[in-house]
This record gives sequence, structure tokens and C-alpha cells, in this order.
Amino acid sequence: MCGRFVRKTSAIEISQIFEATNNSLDLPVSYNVAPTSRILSVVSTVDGRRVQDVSWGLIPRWAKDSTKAASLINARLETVSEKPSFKNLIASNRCVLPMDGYFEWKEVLRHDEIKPFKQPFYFSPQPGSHYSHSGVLGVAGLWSSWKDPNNPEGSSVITAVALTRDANAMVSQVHHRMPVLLDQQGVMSWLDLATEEPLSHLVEIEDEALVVCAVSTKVNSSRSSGADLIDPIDLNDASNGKRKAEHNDELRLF
DNA sequence: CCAGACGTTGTT
DNA sequence: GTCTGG
DNA sequence: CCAGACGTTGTT
DNA sequence: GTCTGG
Repeated sequence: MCGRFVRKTSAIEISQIFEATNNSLDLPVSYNVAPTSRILSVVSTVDGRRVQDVSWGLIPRWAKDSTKAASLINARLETVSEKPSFKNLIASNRCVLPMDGYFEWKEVLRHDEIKPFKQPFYFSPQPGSHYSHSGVLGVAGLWSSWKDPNNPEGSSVITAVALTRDANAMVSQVHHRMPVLLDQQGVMSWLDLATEEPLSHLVEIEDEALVVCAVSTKVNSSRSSGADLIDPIDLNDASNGKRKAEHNDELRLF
């Protein structure tokens, strides 16, 4: 889950929404943010919250190289406190990853084709929901600082992962995992360095937190970008090149 | 003791 | 670095 | 996350 | 099948 997302809100706006100082590079917005790219995070410091740019895909402190960063893009909430790569980050390396929405794929087998087809869906905050921070989602994350042992003169790389949990009933129509979303209280508690047991404050995410729509397979290629990637499509519309709904129960979800 | 892994996803 | 497997 | 590459030789 | 790049 959560291997591709949208950030169409600028760093300045993100910093205002999360009441943070903007300390990030001027990263361009993207409708197709892929693992290993630079993303924004909100972290707490002694001087308050800051928006910081980080690399998506965690490199543990002890890693000999950065080649496996792309495989540590998510951490399971159920096991994060046990895993060597993550457990030591919970106490003081928590962050919030702002996203306007994220993509999830469902593999569907169409009766007239042999190969399964990956239908992308776009999840975004339900307007007015507690999980909408002026239209932006706050995903619980962890960050780490890594220095390449083969390049001791180089600067440290800050990397991050997004936490995942079992999908709620609404999201599970498409996929069995979902990001750990934070409401306003959740952001407070997750970012507060004084929080004793941050994992214990994470609550179930109600079905009304998100809305979903099917989108074009253009998003499947990480080279695609552009606002049309989140345009809703009608899966029952034959003009999308898909079979009509009466022939395809799998696609008749929404 | 040393060597080797350390993660998630989905799929079977 | 720290834990697990042998 | 998905898409696309995955290799060597010698020659230009 | 598995790894890398985006």
C-alpha cells in the first residue's frame, strides 16, 4: 500500500496547515510521487514544528549502501516496535507525511483477457472529515539519518517511511492495507516529543475519512505526471476501453 | 562464539 | 547497531 | 507502488 | 523470476 501519492499543495501551504516553519527545499508539486523521491515531512524540534524535505524509503543507520531504500517505504504498525530497522525511531524520530491523496491498485481479471490488469484508485480526504487538514492527509511516519560509510565526507541523508495498518471497511473494497492517517489530535500527539507511548494513541480510522475514485492507468507509470492523473473515470463507461459493468462484477465497485 | 540479516508489498 | 540462527 | 530491464562481443 | 529506476 501507499507506494504512490499526490502532493499538489505547496510547501508553504503545508507549513501553514500544520503550523510549522518551512525549512524545506522548494520541491515541485507532483501528482505522481514515487518511492526514492524527495517528499515533505513535518517534524517537531525544540523550536517547534518544521517542514523538512526527506527521501522516501528508509535507509537504516547501519546500512552499508542506499540500494535497498526503495524497499523500505512502509512500516507495519503491528510490528514496527519490534523491527530492528524501525524500533529505535519511535521514541524521537516521528514525522507526519503530508499527502493530498494516495493511489492504490486492484488487480482485476477481465474475462476477455488472459493477463490481469492493474486498475488504479485515488484516495483523498473526505471534505470536512477530521482527517482532512485543509484537504491534506497527515500520514504517520518515521525518519532516520544515514551517512554513507563509503563517503564519510558527504552529508547525511534523511529518509522516511509511512506507517501502514489494516484497511478499514471502506478502503478494503480496493486493498487490505491503508496508511496510518492522523486527525488533528493525532498529529498533535504523534509529533509531540513528550508523548510517552505514541503508538497507543493511534485510533481506528472511520470509513468516512476518505473518498475514492477510479483513475486512469496513466498513473501506473511513474514517468507520468499531471493533474489529469486524479481525474475520476467511470469504470462502466466503455469509452475507457473497459468492458461494461454487466460483464464485470470486479469493476462494479463504485 | 561468528555470520548474516535487518523490510513491505502481494501472491501462492 | 542489534538480533537471530547455526 | 509499477514498469522495464535483465548481457557481451566488437565496431562505430 | 528478480532487481533497478522513477
